[in-house]
Amino acid sequence: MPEPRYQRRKEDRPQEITDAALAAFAENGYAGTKVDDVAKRAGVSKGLLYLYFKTKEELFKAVIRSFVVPRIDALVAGVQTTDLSAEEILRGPLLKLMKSLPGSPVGVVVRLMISEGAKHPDLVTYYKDNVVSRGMDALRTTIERGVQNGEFRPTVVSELPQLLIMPAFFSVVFTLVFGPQSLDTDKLIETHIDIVIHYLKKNEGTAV
Amino acid sequence: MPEPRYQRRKEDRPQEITDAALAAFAENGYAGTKVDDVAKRAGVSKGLLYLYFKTKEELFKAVIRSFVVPRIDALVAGVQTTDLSAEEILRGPLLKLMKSLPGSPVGVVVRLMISEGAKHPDLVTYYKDNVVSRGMDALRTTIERGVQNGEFRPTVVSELPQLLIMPAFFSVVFTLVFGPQSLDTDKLIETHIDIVIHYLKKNEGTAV
Amino acid sequence: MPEPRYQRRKEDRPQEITDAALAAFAENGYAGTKVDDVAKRAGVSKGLLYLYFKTKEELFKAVIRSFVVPRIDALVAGVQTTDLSAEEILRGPLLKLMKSLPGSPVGVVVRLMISEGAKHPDLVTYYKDNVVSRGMDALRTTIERGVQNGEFRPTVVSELPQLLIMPAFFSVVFTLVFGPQSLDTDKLIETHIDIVIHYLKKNEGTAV
Amino acid sequence: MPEPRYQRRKEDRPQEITDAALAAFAENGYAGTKVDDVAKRAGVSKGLLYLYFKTKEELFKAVIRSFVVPRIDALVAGVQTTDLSAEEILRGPLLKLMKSLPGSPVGVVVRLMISEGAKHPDLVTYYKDNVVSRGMDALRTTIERGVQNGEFRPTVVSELPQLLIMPAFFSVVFTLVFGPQSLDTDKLIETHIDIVIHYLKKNEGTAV
DNA sequence: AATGAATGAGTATTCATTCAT
DNA sequence: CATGAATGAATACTCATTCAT
Repeated sequence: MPEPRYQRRKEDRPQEITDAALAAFAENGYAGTKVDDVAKRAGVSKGLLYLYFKTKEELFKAVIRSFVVPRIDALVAGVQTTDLSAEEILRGPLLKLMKSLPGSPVGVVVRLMISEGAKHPDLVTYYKDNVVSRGMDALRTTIERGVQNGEFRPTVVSELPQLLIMPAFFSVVFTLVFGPQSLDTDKLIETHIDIVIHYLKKNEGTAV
Repeated sequence: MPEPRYQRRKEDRPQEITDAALAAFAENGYAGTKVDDVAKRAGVSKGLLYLYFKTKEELFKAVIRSFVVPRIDALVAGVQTTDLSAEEILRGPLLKLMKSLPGSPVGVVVRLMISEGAKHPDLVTYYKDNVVSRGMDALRTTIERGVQNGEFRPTVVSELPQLLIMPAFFSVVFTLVFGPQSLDTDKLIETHIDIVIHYLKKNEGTAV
Repeated sequence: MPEPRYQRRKEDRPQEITDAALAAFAENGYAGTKVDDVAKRAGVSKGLLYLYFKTKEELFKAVIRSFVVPRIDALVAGVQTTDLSAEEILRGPLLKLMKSLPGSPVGVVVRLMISEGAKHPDLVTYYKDNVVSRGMDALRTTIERGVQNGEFRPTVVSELPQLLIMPAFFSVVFTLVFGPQSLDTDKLIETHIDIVIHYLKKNEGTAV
Repeated sequence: MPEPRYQRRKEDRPQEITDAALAAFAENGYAGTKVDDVAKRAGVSKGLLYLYFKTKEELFKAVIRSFVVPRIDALVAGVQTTDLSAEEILRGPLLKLMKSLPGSPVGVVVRLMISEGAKHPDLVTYYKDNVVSRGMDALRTTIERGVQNGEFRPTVVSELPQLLIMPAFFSVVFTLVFGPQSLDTDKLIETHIDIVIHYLKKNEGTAV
């Protein structure tokens, strides 16, 4: 009787299943994904999958949650603990983060939110509270810190932190729909950050 | 008075059906929309719908096409025939167009492209060729015209006309997902246009 | 206003339609044939077709009837009026008739009777009474005439005239299913007739 | 006592389903048979049926195959292993086999091949290769064996083994269409075999 | 815990038939 | 007579979910 090479540990199961589900959703969307297929990808029987997630919708929600929250946590923590100047944050870690989004699993989650959001209001609420709000807060905090220490002049941008991540969002979706070659996303994001910083710093040094 | 079971109105049928289909797709997405429901909304029998559109997919494509192309035509024509300055175009008609998008049927089409695009490559190609390319060309033309007559300095923006419409796109999707109250889309769009124009005109007059 | 080259005459319509129907049934069978298609082949609108034949089934029955009865009439008349000997009939007109069946419209009708008969008992009865019975009678008459004038010895064949046309029937169906090249139908039919005549004439000339 | 909603019996399922399908096809033909009905007859849900047979057509083909091949195998084996004389084979096992066909499931299969063959060319090919060819070979072998050991004289029948089974085929179809009472199939088949054997043995003992 | 056989409600599509014109 | 737009019942097939083992 051959014993399994690696005894699967129960604790990893949910994670393995949501990973498989994300991959499946990425390829076929929510409606287009069969629970059977997710189970097969996860190397698990359908019955077991239903032991962990009571419905397909529940699985969907778990996927959404498990993929975005950690990233947002990292972003918020990073902004709070850094000793970089505001501009350095924007041109450094934020720029890097934004460039990494197109083509990443985040893109998949974004697409799912767009296409399925209307049917899952509680998920939208969750996403708004735990992702969008916290992300926007982190951005707003950064900008206001810049204003307070004289890097930036006061502008309406403080109230519209969306302005900063727009190109990342745009790139994510554009890449998703039209393919990776269809847009130079790095350049778009860099240029946009540059433009906004110019605006935030305007008249700097215009003397007199 | 029983309503007539048969009513002839051949000419308008396709339009009536695509209108109904857009509404249905808006509410439920592609997969979530039943052909039966579209027919009912259009006040037409399922059989007749199939007389005009051979499959649900065909109907879907017709919807996408019939709603976007006219708007792009108008945009392109507007840019070509106007005698406004480049900045006036950006702050006038373009701004107005962009503000009108969130909440309009275009939003629905955008969502459909995002969620269903992967499954309909020919539709993506069609959209890229007939909507994105032509729209981007119109924007690029406008910016370059501004550069040529001295309004704007030469910048990388000429190569990235996407920079201009990003906030409209962002607003459309944000509104779609999080609802109309979740973002001041007008302000976002205005501010962004303002920021970009500042960038395009930067050193104007700094001289001496 | 160009006038139609040939004014279609009303009287021919039913015939034109059953012709078209036979062709359609031949290609697709009964269930596989669309009324629309029959109408198109006949160069007639669907509505008009329904003016002549109240249902698809009615059309089907008309087709069956219109194609077999004339041939049977000819066969019966031929047998009754001929002055050939019995053997001459078998080796002459009957052989010729049988050879002509495979590949002819009769084959189509036979297939339709086989596949659809169970669902149309009245048609089966009609066919039995008007085709099979009369055909068998003609054959029996021929054989018995041969017996009476000493050409043949009395055998059970008189009671089983089916024995004579079996190879034609077999050839019709075989050709229908396996294609025209799959069997030398002429040889099969000739040989069979030869065998039967040998049997009918057996001890002829065995002296004593 | 409510019956169990779930019953496991994996091994027999395909057989149970093809049996039910044969019965359904026998009654209503291919097009006239609803998959739902087959499932109900088999005491199985539609979904399970589709687990075993991907489409209705596939089920149809499985039915055809599973019912004819075993019989042909038996025929071929019988001919090869027997120590009967050729005539004894014809008058014994072959006669018996042929008499058993009218009214048996084989009749159903024959009808299905006739009515549906045109739409399933691969099935026709399969049938030709696995049923017709092998059956004809067995018959030819028998006749030639008879010729070789002096029972029969050499005739064209060796090349037309179809001559032998014709009456069985005819009886099958006739019974199918016109009902069991319409023809004395046993007598037809016996007489025909008799006639052919007479032909094969002619002149035997005609001495001089 | 784990499996996968079994279920059946749900849906796109077809096509005979009707009837306003 | 003639047309073909319009109807809707009928049906193959899918897939989330359940449960005997």
